[in-house]
Amino acid sequence: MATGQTQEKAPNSRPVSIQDIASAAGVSHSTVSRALHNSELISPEVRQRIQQLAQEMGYTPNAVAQSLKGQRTNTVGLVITSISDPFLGRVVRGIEDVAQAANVSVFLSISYNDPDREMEIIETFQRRRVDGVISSTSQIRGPYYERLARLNMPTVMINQQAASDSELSQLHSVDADDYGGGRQAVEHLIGLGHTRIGYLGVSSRMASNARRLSSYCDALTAAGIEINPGWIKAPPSPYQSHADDVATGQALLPELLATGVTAIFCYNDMIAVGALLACRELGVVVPDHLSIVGYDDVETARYVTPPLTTIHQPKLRLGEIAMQMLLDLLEGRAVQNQILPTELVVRASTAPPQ
Amino acid sequence: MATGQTQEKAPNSRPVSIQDIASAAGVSHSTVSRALHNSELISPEVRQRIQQLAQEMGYTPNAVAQSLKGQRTNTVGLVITSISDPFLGRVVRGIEDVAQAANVSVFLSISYNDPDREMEIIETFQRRRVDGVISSTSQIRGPYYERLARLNMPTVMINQQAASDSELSQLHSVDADDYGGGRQAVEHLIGLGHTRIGYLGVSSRMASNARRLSSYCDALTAAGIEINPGWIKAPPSPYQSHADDVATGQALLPELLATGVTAIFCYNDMIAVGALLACRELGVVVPDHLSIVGYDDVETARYVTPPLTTIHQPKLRLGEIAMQMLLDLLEGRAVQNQILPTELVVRASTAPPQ
DNA sequence: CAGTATACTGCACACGTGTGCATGACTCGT
DNA sequence: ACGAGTCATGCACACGTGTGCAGTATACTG
Repeated sequence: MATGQTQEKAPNSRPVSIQDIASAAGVSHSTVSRALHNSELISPEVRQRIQQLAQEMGYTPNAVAQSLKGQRTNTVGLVITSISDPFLGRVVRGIEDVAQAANVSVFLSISYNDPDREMEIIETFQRRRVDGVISSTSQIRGPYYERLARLNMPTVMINQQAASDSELSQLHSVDADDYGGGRQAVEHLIGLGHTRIGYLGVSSRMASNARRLSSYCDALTAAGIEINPGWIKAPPSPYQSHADDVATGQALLPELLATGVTAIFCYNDMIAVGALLACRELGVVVPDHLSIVGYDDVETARYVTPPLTTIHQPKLRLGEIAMQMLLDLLEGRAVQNQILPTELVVRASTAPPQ
Repeated sequence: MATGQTQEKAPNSRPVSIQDIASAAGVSHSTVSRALHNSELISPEVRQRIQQLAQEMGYTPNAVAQSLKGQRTNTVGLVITSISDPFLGRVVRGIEDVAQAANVSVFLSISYNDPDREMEIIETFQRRRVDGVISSTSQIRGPYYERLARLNMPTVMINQQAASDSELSQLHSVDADDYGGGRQAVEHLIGLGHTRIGYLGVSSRMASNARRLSSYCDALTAAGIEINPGWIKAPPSPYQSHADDVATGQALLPELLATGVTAIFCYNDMIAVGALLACRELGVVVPDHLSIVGYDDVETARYVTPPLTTIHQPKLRLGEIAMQMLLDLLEGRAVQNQILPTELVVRASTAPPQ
């Protein structure tokens, strides 16, 4: 029946090792190891003979054994809240690109914003002896920080601005400028002539929400507009994936609208999309009756009606820099925390008030 | 200055091993190993003493060494075309859920639909001695299959229907029913009264495109409608991420519309979104002037205007089953390829012809 | 020809963990 | 008190790779 298509290997045999090659070549495994690494210590003829033999026998080095021997595993752990979050998608891509180019493999784990799960994930990474960790979970705080620092693993956090609050030397961060982005958004609305501007936020991602909210307040104050607490919404909503954000935006829009605002600054694009859906149900025309500005510049923002004015975050770049920073740390190079500028993208969801 | 916050560890010391614990406890490392595994061979007192000591010293087992010793690494490799593809996002989540529950870690790699890159990725997985591979790339064919089979690694492919074409015993697959889904879509349009129905496809994902296209043809034929080759578009477009699909749909809609069709079945939701954008530019009202049905039931489908009628694929379930299938293979259990049913989701982008 | 430098290769250990087998101590029964 | 049996522990090897050091053979120098 099965006419031996791969006669070189028995079905359940273990993969060939350098010892196997050594036996076949009549040399010691040390010689094979050196030959495969092109060591000058081995004579050119032997070297080539062994390399060819290795190829013929279908040898692939065992990275597990190499990791055990050496100090590095060339793996990093990546922990994110949700894989389907369009924001994180681009970030992960940037991380993966740089990692692949540097020959390091990435362990992916999803935390669903659950601290306990995060702890388990980190512990798993530690057991696997990853060289470093990149984290883009927003939920981690006090005790978690200590735990993370104790692990003695180089760690880079994305959009966390962690290291600035903490003296823990193992924690580094790369961020997009939440405060600056918030001001760009609100000042855009003010520039259009709006004076009654609402904020639609979340409480599940405290740090970044607080930064964007404070920029909102400062922008209003700078323009001489008094802050109305009723214009600010940030309810205790769940957050496991971005679909929850859409629901939040959709649910909260009516009461915010009832306060008489003519424009709304949303914590992110998904919340803005939820707000758009609510407007359609209520017959509120955007941007004629209400201006909406989002945050992140997710791809979906271009596809909704009307296309969303939003704050662009350099997502790909965030991921690339985070991974590069981690690589630098592994090489012992000094690194510096970075805050990347954001950019206002004006589309069709904002207009002067009527 | 730094008041020894973690006096247990010097900054660059290696993590504690069972040998360290053994020395501290005055026993051999074998005893420690057994004690930590709760072996009955070790007296209860010693067992507890060692476990407590391990805890105090901050011991975490070295999974690399365990992997080297044992036959399993408890890791799997996952290779996908694009991380930001909303379809794959849900799939990955299903995979990760099941993997986490089974204590296996997932290596993530992105291929960008590039065969060379796929080869490198697979080789890396092999070096890392992953227990198995899950692949959701559509581009792999002949030589790649052989390579994959030669690796002697259990492999599960998603939406590939690979194993049915091939006798390679290591390749298994789990799929959503492309043909059935296509018929659901087209029969829905026929049921609404459409007779001039176009197909907007892609050539970059040959296998699935072919299946959906053939179901389109069969559905028309079954309804007694003659197939017009001009109604079928599947240009050689690039595919690195779903943004390319949007561009494709947007670019192709005008010429398809010019053929006089009153309804269009799109290869996936992103192409449908592109078509919607083009309609908006042209002033074509959906669904009054034109009905559009997508495929996948991506979340964005709910957020566009009008919300998209589409074919729901059980994305999360696909991922879960794929991972479970792989776990079964690792346990030596027999597995069977699966084809999951799809579901028609009627929203607002389809209506009877005028 | 003797002595030394040079080129190449093997030995043995290390990395951290798991486990079959032998060893040692202790208990029990007669 | 002595042999048999039980219980707890250590020894030694294995997994696959990398590397310092020693050893051997050859070439070269005077």
